[in-house]
Amino acid sequence: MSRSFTRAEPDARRQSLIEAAGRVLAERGAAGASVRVICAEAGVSPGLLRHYFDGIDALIAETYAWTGGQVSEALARAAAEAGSDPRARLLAYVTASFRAPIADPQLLATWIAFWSLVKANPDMERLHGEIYAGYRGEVEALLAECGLAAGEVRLAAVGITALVDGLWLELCLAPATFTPEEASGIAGRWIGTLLNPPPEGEGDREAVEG
Amino acid sequence: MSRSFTRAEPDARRQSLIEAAGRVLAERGAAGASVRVICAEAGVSPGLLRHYFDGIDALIAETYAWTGGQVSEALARAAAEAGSDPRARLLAYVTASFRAPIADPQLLATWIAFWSLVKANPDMERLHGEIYAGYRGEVEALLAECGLAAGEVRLAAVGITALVDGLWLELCLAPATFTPEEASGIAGRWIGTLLNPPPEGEGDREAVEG
DNA sequence: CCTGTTGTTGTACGAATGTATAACAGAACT
DNA sequence: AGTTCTGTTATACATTCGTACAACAACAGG
Repeated sequence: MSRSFTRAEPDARRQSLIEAAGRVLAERGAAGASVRVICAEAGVSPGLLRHYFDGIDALIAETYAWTGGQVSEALARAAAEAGSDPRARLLAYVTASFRAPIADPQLLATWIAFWSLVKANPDMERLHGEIYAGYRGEVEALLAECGLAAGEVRLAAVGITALVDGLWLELCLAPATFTPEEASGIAGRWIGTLLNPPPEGEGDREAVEG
Repeated sequence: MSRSFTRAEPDARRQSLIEAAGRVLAERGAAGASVRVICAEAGVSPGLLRHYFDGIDALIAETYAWTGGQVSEALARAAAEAGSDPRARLLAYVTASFRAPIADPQLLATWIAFWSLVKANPDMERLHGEIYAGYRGEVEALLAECGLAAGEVRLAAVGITALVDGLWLELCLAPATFTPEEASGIAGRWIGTLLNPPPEGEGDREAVEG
């Protein structure tokens, strides 16, 4: 039993544990993310987890925050690379969800693991609210750049994030159902609809209220 | 320790275990759905589970099938009650997801628990594919009734199910974000868009292909 | 009433879980 | 070189997990 080891910079060790937790969640889901497995993935003894975190729940929560930040950065980067045209920026931001690294069955597995803990852990619930509010707020800002009337921005952002979430979900769960290009086309059409004035007093108005 | 008990009809006992599993999944999530908890919920000894099922995984899978059937029936009922107008039937089918008993945080919790097992269990993966294909097939049939061109039915159904899924997800996770009526309005507008001929060669065409 | 079948129970077992803790080893400082 | 601090390891503990199994009790048929 060799008890040799190398000491690491505290922040680096913390981060390596977070990223190890992310890999384990992606590959084995929430059920397989135990203290021992995560620490083995990080190449570290099980006891060390409690030295850096209050417990495994706290580590999972920090992993959620970190993963959410990674996703947020990737989307923001896509919008930034799209140039200055507001509509192109919005479309780039949205369709980035249908390409790597966002459209990834392992990322969905990780996300599902987070969702499954939201109800059980108040910290996770608060975190989830923050992450999602940030995501929707970004879409609202892009919609405002496109010149959408202020009164319509909120609901339009709700509609866009919902459609993108649904497409992303299906794209990860059953990739054979449709292609990322088809998803982008659908999202583009939806955005085009929302940026035009909504129909008023038309024949299908009553259906909307049913 | 009274060892008295009452013997039940085999099918009824099976069903009571399935429904107990459903309640436990809804209230405690996947992590809390253990053999002992489920059997206690069913008012039965832990050993009985293996008498009716190959193991807890098999019970969870059957619970998935049963819950999926319940949802499917509720949606079909909503469409049937909407009368004979094709568009009204489609809207009723879709907006039923935003009202009880579909829009229910506990149902989402159950569904998340199923999702979290899809990757781990091949039976669950197959089951999930079947359930979801049935759901989308229903939307395709309703779209065809509305007179949508056959070549556009598939993608339109993808878009509708994705938007509904996303709205349903947010409605369950964070009910304060928007109301069921707003969700119905968004879905109605999206359906109105999809039932009209798609834009061709417009200014925003290039964005769809980005 | 008695007897066979089997649905049902209670308990036991090995494995895995999260956490606690004493002993050890690496690094920095003198 | 010696000393101190603490990051790190290895192990132990109580609990919970899914499952296995022998004993029991309810019901049916004689």
